[in-house]
Amino acid sequence: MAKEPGPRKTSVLPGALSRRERQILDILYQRARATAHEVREALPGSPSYSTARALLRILEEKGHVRHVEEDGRYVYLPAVSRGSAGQSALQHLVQTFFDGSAAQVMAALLDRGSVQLPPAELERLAQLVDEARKGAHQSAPPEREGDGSG
Amino acid sequence: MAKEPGPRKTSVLPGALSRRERQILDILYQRARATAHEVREALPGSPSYSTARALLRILEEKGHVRHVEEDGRYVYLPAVSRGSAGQSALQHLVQTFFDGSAAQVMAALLDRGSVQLPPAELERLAQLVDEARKGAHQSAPPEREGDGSG
DNA sequence: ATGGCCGTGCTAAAAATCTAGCATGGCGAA
DNA sequence: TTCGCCATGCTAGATTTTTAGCACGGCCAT
Repeated sequence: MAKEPGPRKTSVLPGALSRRERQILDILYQRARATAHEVREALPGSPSYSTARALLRILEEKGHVRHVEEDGRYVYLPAVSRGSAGQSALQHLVQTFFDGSAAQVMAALLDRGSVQLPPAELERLAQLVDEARKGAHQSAPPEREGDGSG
Repeated sequence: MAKEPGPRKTSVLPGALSRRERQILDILYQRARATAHEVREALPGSPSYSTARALLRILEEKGHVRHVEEDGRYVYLPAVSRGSAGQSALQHLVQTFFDGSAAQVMAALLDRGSVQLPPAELERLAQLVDEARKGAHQSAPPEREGDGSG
């Protein structure tokens, strides 16, 4: 047998994605799932369909993306869950721009669009902080039950 | 005719940075300023000094970085202020991973390391949210006076 | 004044990324 | 069945990114 091409890249570095790869992953996280056509449309610069597909394939080889066959065509999804990836991205962002301070992030969040933040969000935020405060005193905070967001 | 090299790239797309460029910018934002030597050391993969310097130069050509001459050597700084860049990055992150919801980000923040968050941070967070709530009721929130971040 | 050292500026080549086209196979319509 | 359409798989080329080397000039020690 011929020697396997193997994974496209064995980068151990996190965040070692190329520009297009990052863009595609962003699209996938924003929409949760997307076909090659949708990715192509969402991609800046209007690359060809073949291009989008090739990128998707590479991303899949690298293990950042997976696909499910849905009604005959491929639907692509991020390999890492949105929550997990978001957590990582958030952590990186906090460290890079906000000195690792959650409070600074919060301030930026609030400052960004205070008028755009619906009161319900504000209420929820206050509740979240309050719970965290209580939890900080106890060693193990009780699990929340009323998580119905609507 | 000598074809002008011109600006390295006239990309209108935001976030159209290459991998190394992104890494360097992150380093610069984390440390606020850095020499080529420091950047080189902080860069993953241990590239050569020449490499780091070249990247820095390209970044400067593109307008993402500037330098000041300090005691004979160059010290590089981000062209865009940390606050502004952080705001942009945060916005992008919120849109990409958290449905544009500040509350979701907040939850992730608190969940990430509730035990790591010092009580002072929590207090400040609560205060921040409270102020935002008050401001949300009025049409125009009064400017904050007690912003002593000490 | 001169030599060594440190730093910058420039240029070219290697490597990786990005791009697009062509071939193949399944499915429904005629 | 046969044709057209659509989707995937693969491969090769252009472009960009990444890398490193070499030359030049200022500064300090000798």
